[in-house]
Amino acid sequence: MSSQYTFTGQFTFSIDSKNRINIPAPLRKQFSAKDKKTFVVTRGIDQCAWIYPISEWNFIQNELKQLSSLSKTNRTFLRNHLRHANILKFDSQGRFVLPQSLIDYSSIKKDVTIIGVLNKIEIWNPNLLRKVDQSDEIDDQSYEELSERVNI
Amino acid sequence: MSSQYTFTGQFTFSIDSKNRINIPAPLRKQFSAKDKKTFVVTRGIDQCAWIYPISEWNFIQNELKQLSSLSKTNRTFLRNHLRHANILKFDSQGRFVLPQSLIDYSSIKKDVTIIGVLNKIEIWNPNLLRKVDQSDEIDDQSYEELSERVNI
DNA sequence: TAAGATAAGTGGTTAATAGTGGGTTAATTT
DNA sequence: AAATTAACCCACTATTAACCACTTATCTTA
Repeated sequence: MSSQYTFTGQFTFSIDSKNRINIPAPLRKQFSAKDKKTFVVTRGIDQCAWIYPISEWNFIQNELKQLSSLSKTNRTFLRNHLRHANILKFDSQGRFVLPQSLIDYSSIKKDVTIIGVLNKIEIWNPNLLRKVDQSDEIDDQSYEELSERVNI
Repeated sequence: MSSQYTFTGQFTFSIDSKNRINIPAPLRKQFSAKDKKTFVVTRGIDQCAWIYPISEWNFIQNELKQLSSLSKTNRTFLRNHLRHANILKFDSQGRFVLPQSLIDYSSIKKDVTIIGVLNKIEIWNPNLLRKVDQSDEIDDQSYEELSERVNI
């Protein structure tokens, strides 16, 4: 089963004095009725925050439920992936408060760059994103490998 | 059948002079009516305390019943997991008293970090959690193995 | 193309709730 | 019977979430 969400685009907004961030309208409008403005913010694998609509997150959770806590690797993995996940809603203005721990993790100051990446939304410090953008260039070899799996 | 509970998030609270700990509201609110504020606290496999809503615990007990006591490993495992289990309720403020034996086991002093891990809640000494966090990094090999079982 | 209307982004205030502390009474234990 | 523990109740404070308001941008229509 593949996701119903196809977030795309890039937006530069600001975080206010109460740590609120606005979800850009084009992204917000995609939220389905059943997800009721509910989503999960968590740590990205890179130094940013990830937002999943709740139905997307539920899919991920079901996968995680397969893992037994008797295995040490599983315990560590589950703990570290779940404890940074916050279930939130955006308010009537379309904003949400980004938890302090995630502000710290992604080094967010005043401006934030919000980008749509298919089934998730990423929140970045603009400077960091620029830096990663330059250092993480994809080499030709990797493009070759990708080409065998994705046809675009 | 998989669990109805999907605890997530991390909270730092304190234990008071009467050894009471508050269950964070976002987690507490998930407790279903039929579980009536009842849960089991027991030893975690790591150096922390685990909390299961009572219905969840009942499910685990059924799993444990599958294990034959003819095996020495099983006997030891069962003994150590069952004898430290306390059935408790939280009070009208949403708190419960953590048994002294578990306070000792998890080296809890004043502050506690409470984290949601799907079907259970973990209570940690913040310093210990930080230490475990650093030492229990998951190596690439383990990630590879996980990737074959979980698709996220 | 100009003007009005609608939506989007931002800021602040108020009211509700969550976390914490402590005291009183009931129950249990020794 | 005394002492310890557990259940229950009340209260204070700080944080959070709901609400209201304003400005800027975008879209629509004359």
